[in-house]
Amino acid sequence: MASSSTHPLRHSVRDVARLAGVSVATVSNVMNRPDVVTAATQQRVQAAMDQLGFVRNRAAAQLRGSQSLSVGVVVLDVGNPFFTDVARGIEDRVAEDGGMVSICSTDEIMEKEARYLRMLQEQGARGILVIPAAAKLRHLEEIARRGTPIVLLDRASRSVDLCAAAVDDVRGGELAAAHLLGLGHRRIAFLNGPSSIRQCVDRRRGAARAVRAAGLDPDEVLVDIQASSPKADGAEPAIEVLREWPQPPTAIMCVNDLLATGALRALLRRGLRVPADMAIVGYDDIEFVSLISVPLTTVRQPKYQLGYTAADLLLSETQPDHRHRQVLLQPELVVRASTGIAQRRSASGDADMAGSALASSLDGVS
Amino acid sequence: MASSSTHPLRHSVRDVARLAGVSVATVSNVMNRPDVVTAATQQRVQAAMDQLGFVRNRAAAQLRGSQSLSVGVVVLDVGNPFFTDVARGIEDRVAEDGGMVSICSTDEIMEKEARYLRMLQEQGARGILVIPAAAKLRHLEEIARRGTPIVLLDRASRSVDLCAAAVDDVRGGELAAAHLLGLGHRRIAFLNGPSSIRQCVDRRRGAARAVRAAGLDPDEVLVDIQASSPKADGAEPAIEVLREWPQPPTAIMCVNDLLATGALRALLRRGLRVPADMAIVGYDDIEFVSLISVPLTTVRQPKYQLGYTAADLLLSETQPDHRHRQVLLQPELVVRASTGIAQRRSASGDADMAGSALASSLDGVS
DNA sequence: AAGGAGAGTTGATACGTTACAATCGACTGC
DNA sequence: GCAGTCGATTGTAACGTATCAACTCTCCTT
Repeated sequence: MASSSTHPLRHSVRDVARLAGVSVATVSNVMNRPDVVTAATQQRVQAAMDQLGFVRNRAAAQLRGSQSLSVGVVVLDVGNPFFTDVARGIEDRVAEDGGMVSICSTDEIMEKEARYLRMLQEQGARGILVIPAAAKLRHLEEIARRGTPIVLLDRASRSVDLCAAAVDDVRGGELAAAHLLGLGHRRIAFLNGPSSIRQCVDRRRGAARAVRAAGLDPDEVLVDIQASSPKADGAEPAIEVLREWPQPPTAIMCVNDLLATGALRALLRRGLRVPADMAIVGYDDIEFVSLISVPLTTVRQPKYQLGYTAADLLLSETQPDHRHRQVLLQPELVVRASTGIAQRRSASGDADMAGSALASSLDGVS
Repeated sequence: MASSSTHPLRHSVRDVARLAGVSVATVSNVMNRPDVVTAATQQRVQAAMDQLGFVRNRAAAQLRGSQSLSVGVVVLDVGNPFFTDVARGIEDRVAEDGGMVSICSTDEIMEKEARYLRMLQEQGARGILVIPAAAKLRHLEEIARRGTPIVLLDRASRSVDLCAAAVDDVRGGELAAAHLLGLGHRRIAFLNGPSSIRQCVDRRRGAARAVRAAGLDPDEVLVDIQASSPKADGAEPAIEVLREWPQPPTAIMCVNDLLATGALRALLRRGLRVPADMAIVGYDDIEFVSLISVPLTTVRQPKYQLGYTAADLLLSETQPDHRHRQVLLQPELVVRASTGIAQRRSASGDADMAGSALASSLDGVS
């Protein structure tokens, strides 16, 4: 009675039709257009399905013309907590439309990206959400032209005609810097990562913008220091460098939370108080920064919402009147202990005091 | 020239065949059995494919009998860092076989689980890795019988004939407790979560086993305290309870790291020193516990390996001589500052001193 | 009472691919 | 030179479903 050979116990619509005493067309109608079928036949067919344990073959359905259920998500690494939250947002939106999500970690390897993109196309995916590994986006446009909608994740682009959803990193940098400026800081170290990463560049740019908005000169207020790695221990050497400065900063703005954590540890180890001697701002609001000894002020990204919005854009691609859109989501400043409560400092007064505290403590350690 | 109506610019093997001047069978052979095709024709066909931008239709291929590319992963919540690492292990193993992973978060809602399981079956998934939401596993066995292999994740079960990969939580609890016992602790609080969760029960059981192995009585050494929630702030009330005890513990063993973090904070806030006055052991080794003020001793689970192994089991299901296996992976103790270095304590000497330190500090706070 | 409308149902076809059996040459061994 | 062999290629029949035009009834209209 079973039809397929690969799945020994799997029945087809034909089996159901025979058992219910109807045609296969009616069985199909029960599944796809129940409104045209009498309630009575509907029940009869449903009963037959249940009795046989019928599961419909999506491959066949899809071949005949309907859409696939799945949406591809091509990212750097699902293991990364940032993408994880984004992925969850995507999944929830896609589930609303009865779909599911295929996860693809590229590890920033072009061949893996290419391989996954191809598989998703072959599979007839409903669409692909992608954080591109490279700057080039031509191949993505090509894929979209070929019928598989593409939405850029966390990467807006004016040069490309695709939908995109991203978080405004310039704005995030601006928020963080404005906060520090508001607290009176006039000399701020910017602990940055590799300038090949867009986020690093944008956040730095935002900080400069905030400084200018305060009527100050970025070149005087912001001093750049480079992390040796984007992880926590990448901050250590950078902090060490501070001692060489004649006019040390009173605050450190870090391009991500891990670096901020490392900076915090490095400072505490040198006997400095945070935020009294040095304020710290992070970026990302990863879960635990509220739990560490000095809870971190940081910039929170609407990660879940980013995913949800991106998926929403993707699912709207099918609509006939669709026009590509680029959505920019806004980050949010989360103030915690590492920057202390607002207090005015004169540009050269308290700030210098804090500076000398650093200098002496660094001397003491070395 | 294009054949499909859904994808306007999509060509079929027929188009490729025509352009290359061969039959469709040859085109198919080039893709699936290149060894039977001349190098010359192979090139010609490949050129035609490239020129047309041909992408093969997996739905059709699958319908004709071949396997789907994707493996389903049905878990509680992809957002959870534990699953995230597991997922990555799965993805890597599946990718080795040229597949990809479909992610499904059930949020422990039975209907969502059922819906996803059905979709995966319909889609003809290569198999499903699942952390079951409920105790009942009959429906999973049924699915496996119907031809979609199932592997239980982080949940062994003797009553069910399925493959399974899990981490030995009993052993993990034993490791942690044995470590504390080895340091001389003779009164250990076990900060537990809801007993409806298998992990909580198993870890507690492992602790008891370690105590017995040391020739002691679990009822005297272990004292159970219940967290009000499985998150960090769930520890606070539990710590508060300690003050009421005539004979306070010298160590706290927590069922997960978040609770341990909360416990640490609660203790520090009361002026206690960790580990001098009270040792703490966590469980999970989530990323940041090495970064907090007192780095946490904890039990690390081989998460990635769990995923990798489970996927490996799944992919081996297809082999004709397959027999279901239940793999139990071993956790690992990671010793950090929160338990200090080994030091002998007499059962009633130093331990009591630590105990009284707690008692007085608790008096001072309240 | 004849005709028509409309609601349910159905037979047949196409979707794109695969793999089997069949075909076609060319070449080997005798 | 001929039967036999082997390698390369091809025609074709599925796979399970969705859709459309066609068909059958029933019931209403005139």
